[in-house]
Amino acid sequence: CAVSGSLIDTYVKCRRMNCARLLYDSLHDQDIISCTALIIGYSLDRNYIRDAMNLFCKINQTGLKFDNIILCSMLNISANEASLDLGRQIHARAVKNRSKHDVALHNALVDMYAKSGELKDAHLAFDEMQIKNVISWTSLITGYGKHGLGEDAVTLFEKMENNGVKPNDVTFLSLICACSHSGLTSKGMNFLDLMVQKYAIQPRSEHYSCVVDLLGRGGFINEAYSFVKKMNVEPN
RNA sequence: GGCCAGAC
Repeated sequence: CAVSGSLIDTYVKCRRMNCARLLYDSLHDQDIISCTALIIGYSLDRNYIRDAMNLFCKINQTGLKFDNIILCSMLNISANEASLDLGRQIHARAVKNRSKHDVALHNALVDMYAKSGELKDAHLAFDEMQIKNVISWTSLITGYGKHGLGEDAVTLFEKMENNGVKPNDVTFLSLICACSHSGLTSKGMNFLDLMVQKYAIQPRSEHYSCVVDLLGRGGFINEAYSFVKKMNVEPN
């Protein structure tokens, strides 16, 4: 019922996976919601990925219908494990669910393909989306950055702005990291500026780390050093 | 009562 479901969710959020599972196993109505909460909990810890898979297979055998949220959580597991085969299987299920308008699910698809290095498929999933949000754009930018395609990340970011979508702190973090990995030092610095000046986003320590990385990799060690000294957050 | 993006 809803009470045990939310109790499972509470255990999961406190990372008490054993308690969560014990409670789940004791339920007679193991519904899709408590199952999803468990799977999400498992997915947060690499040591529990097998448990997530096993639970998913078990549910699959009972013939219980998968909804978009559980598919979404399985896509995240596929993405983080770079398990493309599983990802494609989940994708097929999602298509069967007629979930064209589910933004979160499609974002998870874009993310899964992007993290797996299947940037063509990621872009395809992205283009197919009827409604996109800042997460859709950021996921793809991150994917390009992660695979050393900084120029593509920058191009996509510009397209994002031209489409009137407002980037956020995560978008800039991904973008600056993308520049860092592709040696686009001055572009990266310009983006930091753009973030602060145009979008009034205050850099967090993650942004600073990224910028130090950007300068360091670009060979600007002294600049990196003076940058650290000027930062208005605690260095870490 | 359960879902999506952040480098090293």
